[in-house]
Amino acid sequence: AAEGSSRQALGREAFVARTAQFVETTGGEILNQLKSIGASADWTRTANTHTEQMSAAVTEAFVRQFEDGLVYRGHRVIHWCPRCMTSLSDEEAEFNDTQGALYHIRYRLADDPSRSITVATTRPETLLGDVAVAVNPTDERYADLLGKLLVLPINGVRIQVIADDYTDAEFGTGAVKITPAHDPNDFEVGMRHNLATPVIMDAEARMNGAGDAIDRVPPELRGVDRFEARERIVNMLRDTGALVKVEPHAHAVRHCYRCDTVVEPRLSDQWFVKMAPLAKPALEAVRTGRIRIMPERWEAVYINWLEGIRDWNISRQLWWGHRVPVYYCDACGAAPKASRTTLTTCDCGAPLRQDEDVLDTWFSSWLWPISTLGWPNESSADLKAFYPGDVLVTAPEILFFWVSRMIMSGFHFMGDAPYHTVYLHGTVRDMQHRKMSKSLGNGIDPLDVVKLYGADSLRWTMIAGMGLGVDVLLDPTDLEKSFAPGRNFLTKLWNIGRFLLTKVGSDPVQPLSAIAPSALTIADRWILDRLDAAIADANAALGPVRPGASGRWTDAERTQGMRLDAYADAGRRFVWNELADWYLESVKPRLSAGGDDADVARAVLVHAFDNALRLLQPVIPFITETLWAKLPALGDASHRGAEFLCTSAWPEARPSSANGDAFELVRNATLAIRQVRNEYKLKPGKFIEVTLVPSPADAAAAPSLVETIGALTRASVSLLPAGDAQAAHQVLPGGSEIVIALTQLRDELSADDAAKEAARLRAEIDATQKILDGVRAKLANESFTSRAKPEVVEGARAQARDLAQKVDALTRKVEAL
RNA sequence: GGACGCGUAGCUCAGCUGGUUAGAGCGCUGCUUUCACACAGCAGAGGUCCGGGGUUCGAGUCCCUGCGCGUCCACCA
Repeated sequence: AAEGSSRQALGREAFVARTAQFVETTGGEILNQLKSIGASADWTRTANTHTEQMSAAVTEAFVRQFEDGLVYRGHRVIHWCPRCMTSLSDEEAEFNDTQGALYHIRYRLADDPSRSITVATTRPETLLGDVAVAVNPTDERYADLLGKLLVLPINGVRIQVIADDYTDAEFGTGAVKITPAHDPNDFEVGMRHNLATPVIMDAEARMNGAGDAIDRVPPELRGVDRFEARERIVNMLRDTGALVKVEPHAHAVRHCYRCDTVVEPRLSDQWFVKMAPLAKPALEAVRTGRIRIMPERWEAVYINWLEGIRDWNISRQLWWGHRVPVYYCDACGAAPKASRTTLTTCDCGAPLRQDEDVLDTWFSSWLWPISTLGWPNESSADLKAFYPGDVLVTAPEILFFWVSRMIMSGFHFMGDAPYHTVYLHGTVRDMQHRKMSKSLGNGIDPLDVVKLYGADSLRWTMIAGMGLGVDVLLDPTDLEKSFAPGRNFLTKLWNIGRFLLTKVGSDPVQPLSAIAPSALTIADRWILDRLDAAIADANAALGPVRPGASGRWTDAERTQGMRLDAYADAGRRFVWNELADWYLESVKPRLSAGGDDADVARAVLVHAFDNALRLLQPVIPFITETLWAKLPALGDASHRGAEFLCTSAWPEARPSSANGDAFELVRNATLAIRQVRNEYKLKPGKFIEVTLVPSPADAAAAPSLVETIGALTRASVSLLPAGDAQAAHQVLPGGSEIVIALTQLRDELSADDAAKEAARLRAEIDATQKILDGVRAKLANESFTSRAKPEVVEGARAQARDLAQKVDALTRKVEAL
């Protein structure tokens, strides 16, 4: 249309050629986008449904089902788009809630104009095609009118009053006008009562009778568009007094999913697929766990749809698509023939004519999992190797169009499901939760994002923000807001890499396995523990990848995993909050000191970073691969085990984890000292003396940790067995205490500040005491101590101890002030 | 009309089978350009977990109900 042309102007052949050209160009763009964002596929195996091989598969499927009686020709009322000039399947005709009107129209009796029946309709223009008025058989109001003739207003056609269960006595007037050619339900009623099917609209939905029915359309209305006709007919009814009333009426109206035109029900001949036999195994597959759909709630939607499934209209009055492989002989009237090869001549010698229609695009798509692997050639090596596949990742809106039909075709043609998991992801929307679209101008071109923030930032933002079945909200007017956090994380990762490069360089580093466990410090053991935890968290988030040996998901398994957000978060937490914030900072003095311990630290550092890169590679393949390549010191060749990070092994937790819990003392002490420094507004450069009073539990580890604590806090940390009343006092979660002589802090404080500080501390004591009272009350409750899990009770006890110590310490501190 | 989902910090969201003082990112406040990183670091502020009932020793988490959003399905003309 943009080129000032149309398919009719081009003609069938030229139109198909022009469309093929468009597909080629657009398809290439999509492939480029996918490659730009790092989609990792075998690009030598791209496929499209219009290649010869794929087309042969489509024809084969059609012919086979035609021969089995699953594909049949049906004469009925289908959804018709008057703009696209084609029929639509049920799924392609989408409901939109529309504010319309219910028109009450009086039809008078032919033999007694004083009597009448009033019908209610939302589409008064169709009355020209009415053949009956139906009432409910039990409706006594109309009992004496059954069989009588009514006169249609406007065209004066005589129609009968019939009884049919379809009519609901409660709705409207209890009398329904029956227009078999223009309403699917009326068509059913018409069939039951053997009624005529006059067609009063043409393919473009203009008032026009087909054949004899032309007489039903008054000359002044012929060729008038349906909506214009509605208005004019309503006026005519009003003028003649036939219009009883008009009331507002909200109802759902079907619209064409391509162009949003109001769908016109149309009587025509179409090809259908009988769905009930196909639906059966597809239903069983989900019910028995052969296939799981995630999020789980979509399983109910899927089952509901399949249980009520209706036959699939697969013919389209379009040109672009696979042509229906059916041939007709106009001469001898032989039955239509479906054929795998092009037929030209009938047995009777006359030329054969191929069906003009093409197949629904989904009729080729539903074969995708098998046709791309060589079906119908069942000895195809690809089919044997790759069918069935594992996971289908797609959007929920094509669950019916595509997903369920692929499952049906998989069972029908291959005897098995095409995949064991259907993952339905969220949709990218703008901040007003609107879908991104060209017409709204609220879209984001992924290539723009790649240019500004990098492909990994885009991937990170999508994956880390992708809760199971949750939409991702992005702001098209503020890319920074959406993509900076991802970009910042990547920068962080990059800078860790730079740090390693300066501290490790290209020197060979021993693999962790070569380090004696006894040489590992508490910090080393801690970060290795955290790494194990991150790997475990990531594995748990991703969940079981395949069903167990039975090939079916258990009820427990089918809801587990596929939490990409939790997986990404596990990686981010480890890299940023554990590796960078704590381990890396604590290890700096050791690296500068050199010697054997520096080698140990390097080995641990390299091991942790290497595993972090492996863990995150699927999310951010570009930066992780680059860092891996730049850091040859990430273990020796045998340690790496692969040429590329993307082909290296998924990280595994170490068989025996050493306990690094003691490192918590470093973290807690550091946090406490920093808090004091901030509280007393010490200059960052100011060096202070700190005393650590370790609890019995921390006593053993404390001597080896004071140096690290000092380095992290610009303090000289010494150990003391007892507290000092004249000090800023902090109680750590493990029971150890931090003491800092007030003489170091006082000169920064005015008397006024001290008073304020004391008041603040009193408030903190009160708050802490309140919590403590609550915990104590809980512990005093026998129902709690006897019924709650032991670890919960133990946790509460520990909490009470910590809180009590904290209150004590705070009290001493405030007294000192 | 039927079914389902959501409503947690200013914003976007995590919170598994009910159990420590409810978390993250962004934003906000204060301090800091310390030799990986200011796309950063450190310390903070900020929440009646939509309202109302109920179950329980204990509820953001379970049940009922109201309100507000959203999705899917549907032949009431």
